[in-house]
Amino acid sequence: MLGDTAVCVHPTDERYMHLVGKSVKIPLNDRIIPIIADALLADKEKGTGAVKVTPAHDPNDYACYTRNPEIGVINILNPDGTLNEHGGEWEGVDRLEVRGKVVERMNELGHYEGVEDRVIPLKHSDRSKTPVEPYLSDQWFVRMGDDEDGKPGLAQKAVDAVEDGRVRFFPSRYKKTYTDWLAEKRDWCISRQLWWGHRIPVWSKTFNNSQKAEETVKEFSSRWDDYCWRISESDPSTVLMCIDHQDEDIMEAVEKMLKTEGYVQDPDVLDTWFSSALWPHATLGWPDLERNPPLDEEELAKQTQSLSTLAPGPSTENKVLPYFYPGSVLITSRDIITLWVARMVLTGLYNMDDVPFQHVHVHPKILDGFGQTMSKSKGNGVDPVDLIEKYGADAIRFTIASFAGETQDVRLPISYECPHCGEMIAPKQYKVATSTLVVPSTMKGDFPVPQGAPKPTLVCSNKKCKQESQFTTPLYDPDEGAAVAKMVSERFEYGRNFCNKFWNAARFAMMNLVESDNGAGYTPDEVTEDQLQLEDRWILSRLSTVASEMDEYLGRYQFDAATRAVRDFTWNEFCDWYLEMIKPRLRDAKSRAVAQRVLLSVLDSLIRLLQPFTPFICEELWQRLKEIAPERALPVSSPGDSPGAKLTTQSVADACINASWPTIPSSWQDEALEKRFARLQDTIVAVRNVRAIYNIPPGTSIKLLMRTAADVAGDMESVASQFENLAKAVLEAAGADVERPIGAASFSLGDADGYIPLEGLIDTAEELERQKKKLAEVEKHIKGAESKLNNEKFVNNAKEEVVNGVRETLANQQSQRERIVEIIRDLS
RNA sequence: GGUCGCAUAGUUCAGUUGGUUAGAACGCCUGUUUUACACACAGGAGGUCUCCGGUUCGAGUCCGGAUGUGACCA
Repeated sequence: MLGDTAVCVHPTDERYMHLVGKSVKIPLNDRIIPIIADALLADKEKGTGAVKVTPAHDPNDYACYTRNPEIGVINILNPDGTLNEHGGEWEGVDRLEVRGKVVERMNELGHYEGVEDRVIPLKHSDRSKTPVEPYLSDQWFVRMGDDEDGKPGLAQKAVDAVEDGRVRFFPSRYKKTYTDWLAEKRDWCISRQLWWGHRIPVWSKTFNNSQKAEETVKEFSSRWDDYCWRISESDPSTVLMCIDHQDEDIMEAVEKMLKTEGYVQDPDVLDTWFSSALWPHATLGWPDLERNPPLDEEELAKQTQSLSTLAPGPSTENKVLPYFYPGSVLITSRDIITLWVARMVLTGLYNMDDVPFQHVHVHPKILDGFGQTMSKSKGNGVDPVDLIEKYGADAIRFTIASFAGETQDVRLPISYECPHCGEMIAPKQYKVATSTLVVPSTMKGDFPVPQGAPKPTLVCSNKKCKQESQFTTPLYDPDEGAAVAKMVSERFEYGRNFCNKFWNAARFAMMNLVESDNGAGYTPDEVTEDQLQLEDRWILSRLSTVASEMDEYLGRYQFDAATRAVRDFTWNEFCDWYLEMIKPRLRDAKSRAVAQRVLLSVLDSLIRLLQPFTPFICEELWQRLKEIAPERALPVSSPGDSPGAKLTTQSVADACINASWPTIPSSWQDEALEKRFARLQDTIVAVRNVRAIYNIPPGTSIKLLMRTAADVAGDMESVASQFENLAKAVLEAAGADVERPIGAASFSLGDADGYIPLEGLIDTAEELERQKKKLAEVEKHIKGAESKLNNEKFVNNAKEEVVNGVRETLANQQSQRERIVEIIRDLS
């Protein structure tokens, strides 16, 4: 009320329209203020419909003042929250106290009608939790708008850099966040009233009159023409001076001079984002363009190797800056696209006349299991060090990379780990006062903890344990020496299991690369096409496909897809099929050498592909393999060098981290071969399925007959040993005229039928049931395909290849149906 | 209030320009100490893709709306 400068009503409010233009008196200090009409501020429905206007201490009222500048502004607060001279008798008293006093005084004066409770949005300081008092103050701004002559200003230039593709966002939708915000071109307030930060390099002195100030500017501008001297816009008798010099001695001398002349440095520091915006070039020595950035001796020695092209040692030119600026990619979180990314671009354009980076990759944010941002104050975060101890650094990195897709956020449900038995205890949300915390679901005790009372504990839910422990929470520090339940997330088992799998696969490979009872150690030699077995050609085809997929995904920053591709290949193809299939060859002296060479070649590529995600394991394996095979058969880097050879002998880098990224020839990809291989896999799975259904012990060998066309039969026969190896089934016969034996289990694939004689073991009723189920499935699909093909519109409108695809499927399904029907007839 | 997301199996997530039977991991069920790996292997169950409407021969996918949920900005 003490700072009010008007009373505002709605311009269409009939109750008050006649009062607009008149004045009222503030009873507290007898100040006269006008009654004004403002449609944006006043709301006829709320309260009396008339609202007091306090421009200095309310953003909405300030906006009203800018529309009605004649009402003026009165700032009634001191920086410490007490009232200033406009507070009258309450000058120097804290605002909180004055609020009560004002009500009392109004009552005394007979103007008190009552107090009404009302919920209002009130911002609080994040640090002190005190309500924020809006307050008018002088601040430093950087102008974002265009120049007066219409040339693009800082904001527009930064928008242009993204619009014309000099800077690209991944995922691209974040471009909008950036350009929308910059397009507002709001001036950037860069001053902060804090202790920590770059101090604003502006000095000032207030003279007795403006003439003296002007003379000073003239005189000093010619004497110190490196620096910027100005008359303050808000006070014509104040001189401002901006100091900046990269030479510390000169800086010191200038500061000394300023102090003797009576100049004072601005007490504010720069906005943290202003300082951060300098990062891409300031870290590379800017603004010193004469010398490379300072490095300590040891560091310099290391750097000179990789930076040898940059003329190490003393130089008269900063060569590091042009070498590293602009950078290639900035990886960041979406909540600082405006604060940091935009500021880096516009600052880089201003200082360096170039963008700071070409790509901006915005990664998802990790939320807890309840969908909340992880934060210390909620107590729902995980400590990476705890995770690394529990799961391993590579496992964490691999798992995190597998989260990093194009979505906005990912959930990471956390649990508490009982320090006594390792049991995982689920969390729950828990309300304390106004905040929601995360605590163990089995928490014993309550918050807040009364003085001297025991701290709440986690009670282990494992019936064999039931012990109590303290837990990580923002509400108390654990007692010294107390058992503390760590917060972990079982989702990291994904990465841990994979790392373990990969490690064991490599271990298996190494066991078979050295001399052992199984045969000789690794010998490097080239591998030619005709030495390759079906499984070799298959794994090399798959490797080539996966490597090219990885290139594509990494180029788009789709780390989740990249980890999935390499994991699936490693686990489901390399381990589950390839390693199993070559085991017999590794035991056979005649075929061992070639199998070793192909195996190591694939493993070598795999280690390189996995290096970005599991660097520690990869380096360890690399070093061990280098002992076994410093030279090895690897994909021919430039075809034509060694015609006929698929793999040639090459030496490898000292360390995995220095090894080149694998380039697998795309000509290795063989779709037809992969299809043939898939049929073999399907057959083996079908045989295993029969074994599982009839509970045939793993040691028992079974017979297999395949009825199929001659070419497929030939394929089957050529890999007959693998049926034995992978399904313990002996291929008795394969061909078009194979008959289904009596008392056999059957399975039907797209273009082949399999029969497994199980005399005595077979349960006819159960087998019939199984076949009928399968028939129903096939018929469902046939029906679907038929209804499509009977639909004229589909046949006429759909792409030809789609229609043909459906026809092909239908034909396959129909022939499969026939065969199942046959089997059912035999069984019945 | 404005803008940008998300909603698919019990859970956490894939699903590229609309087009064969919607996939994975974990969990669950059955079996296996098979000499790399039980943090494993083999097999299996589990989804009317949040709801309503539209476009289309055809929608998890495109459009509109609703509901829930998240972020940024005001």
